Amino acid sequence: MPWLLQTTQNKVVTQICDRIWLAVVQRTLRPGARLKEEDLAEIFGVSRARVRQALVILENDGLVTLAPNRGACIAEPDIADAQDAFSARLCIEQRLVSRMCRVVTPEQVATLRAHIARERAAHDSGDSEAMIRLSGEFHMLIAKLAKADLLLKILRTLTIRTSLITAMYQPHATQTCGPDEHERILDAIEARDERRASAEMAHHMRHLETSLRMSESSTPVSTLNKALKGESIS
Amino acid sequence: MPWLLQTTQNKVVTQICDRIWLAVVQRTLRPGARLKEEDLAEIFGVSRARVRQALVILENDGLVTLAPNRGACIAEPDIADAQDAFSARLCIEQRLVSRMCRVVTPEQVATLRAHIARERAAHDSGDSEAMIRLSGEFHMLIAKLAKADLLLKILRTLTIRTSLITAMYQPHATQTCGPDEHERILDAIEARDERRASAEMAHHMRHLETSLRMSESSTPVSTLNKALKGESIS
DNA sequence: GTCGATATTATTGTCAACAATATTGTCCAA
DNA sequence: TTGGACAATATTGTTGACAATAATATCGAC
Repeated sequence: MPWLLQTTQNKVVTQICDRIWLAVVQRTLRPGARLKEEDLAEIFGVSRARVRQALVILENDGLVTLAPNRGACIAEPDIADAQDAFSARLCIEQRLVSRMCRVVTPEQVATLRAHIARERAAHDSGDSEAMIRLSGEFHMLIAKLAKADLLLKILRTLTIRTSLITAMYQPHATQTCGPDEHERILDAIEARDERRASAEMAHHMRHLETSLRMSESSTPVSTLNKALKGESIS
Repeated sequence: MPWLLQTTQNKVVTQICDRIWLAVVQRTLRPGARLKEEDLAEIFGVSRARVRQALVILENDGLVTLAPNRGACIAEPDIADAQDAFSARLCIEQRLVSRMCRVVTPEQVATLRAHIARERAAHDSGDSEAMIRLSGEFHMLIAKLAKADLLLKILRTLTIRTSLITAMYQPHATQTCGPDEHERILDAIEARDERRASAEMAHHMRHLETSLRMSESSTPVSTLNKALKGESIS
């Protein structure tokens, strides 16, 4: 039951967004895949208008691209987009952990530790979908506990972007960074050491980003325009 | 011709968003004002469906609140919201000016100076609407020139929020901070001095925020729930 | 056989009517 | 007179049909 995509919108629309996002994370929906409104409407048992609303929201979040009169596709962020997304996330998250260092309570630390335990369980059992999802939720949980609503809202969309990127550029999802780095961030927060927390977060983001770039060449050729660009038939 | 609200959506919808935002900035639409779909549809000469799309976008941007079955109102950010918004903006904008220091060209400096000149003209002629608008556009122009698309997108929605807050909490719009601070930021950028640019930006944001808090008591009592809270009739 | 124009199909964009819900006003009883 | 229940109204939410547009297929000319 992912609570990642909670907009202020209608509940049904939110669920549609969630389902689509989930499908992307678990690689059922590949980047570049077309999303026909009527199909989605039938699948979810709703009217096309609802689907359309969901697509508008998802476009705003960067998960789908929406071309006029041409419909919706799962977005295909390139390496530059990935860098932008991680850069923006770092910017937001450093501020968040700094704030968290100042306001954190023991109960909140416990909550976060429990979350990391769940991450570890998913990691050990090799559930890549849960790993990506829980990893994103850890960061948003910090924002939530820091009571930074606006930053949470921003972080939510950024996390959707990076989730897509992760699902796209980590071929086998084997090497998702484990919960260790999260633990180190949390340790710094618990020690109320802003500098260290900020540094650990920077390290974490850099790790995520570079681990992607390394596998850039081995990105699954899911999309035609990317895969077949410049291919000339002899 | 405000280009503030350029979503990837339909052009007509974008225009509707723009007009509503403009009306808020020039205080024609007060916070808390109800936005009846049918009225808007008639005013703009479009169907209700279009209006609805615009409202969804504006809600996402924090300019209107959208309650189920109860319609849309111009949002009423409180002081905490204002702090959040300025805090988030500072976070983003410090990163932006730092980046700008590294990549700026003389032509870009000239572009920014020209913009400041326009701000000064508006300031001198006392055009408060143009001042609020141009002031916001200065910051986004930096993002645009820095080629930071994602940060620009985020900054856009944050600027909409702070514009609303400014229009709401500066009673007579007399004391909007002039273009001087923008000029100092630009000077630092031109000198490629990241530290100073970042500090000037922080100063700028703090100035904006405190100038609002000072006039908090004199905020126009536009909304009932805020104005009449705890008032018991004898 | 290939290229270009045209016809066909499929898909999205738009709209207006209808249903569901909340708000307001009215009436009656205590 | 006041309070609550009920009816009337106003407004939003939803749907399905229709129009506009882009993608595809067909056909003819070279």
